[in-house]
Amino acid sequence: MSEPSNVYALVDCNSFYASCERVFRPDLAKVPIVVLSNNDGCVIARSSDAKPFVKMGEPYFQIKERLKQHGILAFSSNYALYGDMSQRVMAVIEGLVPAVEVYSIDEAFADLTGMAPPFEPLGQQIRSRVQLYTGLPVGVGIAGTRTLAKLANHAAKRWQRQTGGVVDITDSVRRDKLLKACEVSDVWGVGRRMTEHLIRMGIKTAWDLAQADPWTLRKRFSVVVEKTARELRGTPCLEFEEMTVAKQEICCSRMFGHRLKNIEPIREAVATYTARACERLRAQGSLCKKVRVSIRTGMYNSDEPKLATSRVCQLPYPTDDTRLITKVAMAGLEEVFSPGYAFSKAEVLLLELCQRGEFTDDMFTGAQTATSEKVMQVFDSINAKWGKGTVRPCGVPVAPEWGMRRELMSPGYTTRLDQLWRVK
DNA sequence: TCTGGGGTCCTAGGACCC
DNA sequence: TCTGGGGTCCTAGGACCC
Repeated sequence: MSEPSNVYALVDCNSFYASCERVFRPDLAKVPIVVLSNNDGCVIARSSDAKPFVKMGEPYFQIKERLKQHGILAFSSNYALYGDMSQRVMAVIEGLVPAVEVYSIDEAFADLTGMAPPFEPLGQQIRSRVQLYTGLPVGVGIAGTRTLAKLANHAAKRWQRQTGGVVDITDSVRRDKLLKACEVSDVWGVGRRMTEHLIRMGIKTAWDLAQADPWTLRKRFSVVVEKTARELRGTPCLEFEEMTVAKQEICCSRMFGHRLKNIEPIREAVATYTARACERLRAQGSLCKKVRVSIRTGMYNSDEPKLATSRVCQLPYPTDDTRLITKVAMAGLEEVFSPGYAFSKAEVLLLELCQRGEFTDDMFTGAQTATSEKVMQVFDSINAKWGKGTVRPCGVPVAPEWGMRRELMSPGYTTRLDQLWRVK
């Protein structure tokens, strides 16, 4: 132990989407709420007082009655609001610790290596400052590896009252106590399938997994499980990534508001999703070499014919030009579409992304022109200044007839001037 | 009528090369 | 009697995460 030991904190917002809705509706502090997926499909977030009555992922149309019975309020998801609140939370955390890795919309790892213990007061400070500045409750888990910090965070949420929302297991006695108290399925990286396998091997608790032989786990399953076990023993195996790394693929897919049988509206949808994906491609400064177009019918309705097809299309050269990628995607759609089906969803996936200068120009097929780059820059800067969709390809409708249902949407409290709070 | 969206990493197996 | 072996690259599919 001559090396300075690592210390990580995981900060995680409690019931993030539901909490965001509550921040701007203090009248709902005591009202249980759920947030629905796009298209008002199923439940993706629940306030703690709604959890006993609603499962994660339950279809909204099946539970409407139950919600009413228990006085639970439903919201459509308002990603503009959640994204904005997320940035505020991250900014607060960044102001209190040396380095932050934003892990998801509602979670961040902080690297506390080199800071002096005790860490619990820092955890409490993060908690109270996020609460004060954003109105959102968070939990903090602190430990020597990221997997252990996740588990500590899990404990902070589960025993919120006893722990005050902060759990520090940098001490090995406390760490082992927690490992013994947690089931193996509570461990980050152990999903449903792996839980089944492990239980069959007699590995039931997080402690059992920490004690298992890493080499056996590697041979039997994979290096992923091996790393998880080593992390539980306190050996860091996962890298901390403070920098946001460029995505290797970019996907835009949505269910339609209702089933589509003709190709015309599906063309609009594919054009819309392609444009969105290309914006994200340019935002990270990449080019793409292939685009995949997929369409599918509903999966659950037993009496209608099912179909899910996709086509990977090669682009003539690496590009980020919405016009070219759309053209190729449209040709792909013509190939995968067939009449006689009721399609419910389309997806556009940009593949084989590369950074500029990372590929060799082909003498015969050429490369993206400077004009093309300039056009896209102007395109993006106009939309940045005047709002999304100010300039768009002509195949992209403003208010599509096939757009998603969002009947229970809250206002854009922090992102729309016309929807700000009015204080009387 | 109505069941999300966006990713990552790993492995196995085939093709191909020397 | 005898039927190599090692390496790389690619793709599809599984598992997991939030």
